[in-house]
Amino acid sequence: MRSIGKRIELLKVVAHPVRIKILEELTKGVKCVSDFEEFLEISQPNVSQHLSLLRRFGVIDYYVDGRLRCYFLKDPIVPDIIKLLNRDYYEELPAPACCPVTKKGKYPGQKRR
Amino acid sequence: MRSIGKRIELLKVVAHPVRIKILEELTKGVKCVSDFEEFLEISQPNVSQHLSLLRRFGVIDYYVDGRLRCYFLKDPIVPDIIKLLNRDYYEELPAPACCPVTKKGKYPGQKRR
DNA sequence: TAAAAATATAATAATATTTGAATATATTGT
DNA sequence: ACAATATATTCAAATATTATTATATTTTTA
Repeated sequence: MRSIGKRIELLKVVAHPVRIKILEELTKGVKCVSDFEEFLEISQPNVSQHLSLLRRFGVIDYYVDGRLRCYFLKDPIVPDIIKLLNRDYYEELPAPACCPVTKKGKYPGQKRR
Repeated sequence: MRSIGKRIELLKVVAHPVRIKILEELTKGVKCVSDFEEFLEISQPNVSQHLSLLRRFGVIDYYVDGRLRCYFLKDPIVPDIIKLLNRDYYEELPAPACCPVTKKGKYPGQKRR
């Protein structure tokens, strides 16, 4: 069971536009590096770097097939993060329950200008 | 409705140990800056900096009570992110379904050494 | 066995994030 | 009006992240 610190690190590693695209693609199935090169519009070394970062954090793993590397998802939190990212939220959170809530002050005072 | 880019930015802003602590605290109720100072072990200006970053991204907001600022959660994705972070995962994802899945290669080959 | 293909690694440069220190602002109480 | 309190802002230094370029490694194929 991962520490809270590790979980936050993981979240940070995942929170990058290219890496999210990679992971979304991997939720659909196995992909090799050149598959990614096609639809991400970045250089091959950059793809490799993102993949290797994700691997270093245990997010993904791969099988070797000749000169190909077939990457796949490993960390079970990933599909949940992706679902969360695609969920739509229409309303702000409701204002907190009223009056002296903080230790020193009372809520609500004036709305910030 | 937020673009996917904005959602990822949001995730990145949230993925920081101090800011997660702030947000976890705010899920329990309204807090003012000096409340945070007590249990985060960082300087007052640094608390303010994190709060102001979170505010800039619309994650939190505040009411003014005299010289206090009573902060509260605003973005509805936050409680879901926190739940996700605290969820326990015991198993790795199952290996993907077998054989020719990538465009060019076959999966699985040899497991990486 | 040499060339080509697929991918990785290393070094660097550009940029962004984080913190700390000093200072500023606003509000209350005297 | 002045001092004290609560908080914010600004600037700079330290550090981390990202992308680019060049090069290396591994495997297959000719």
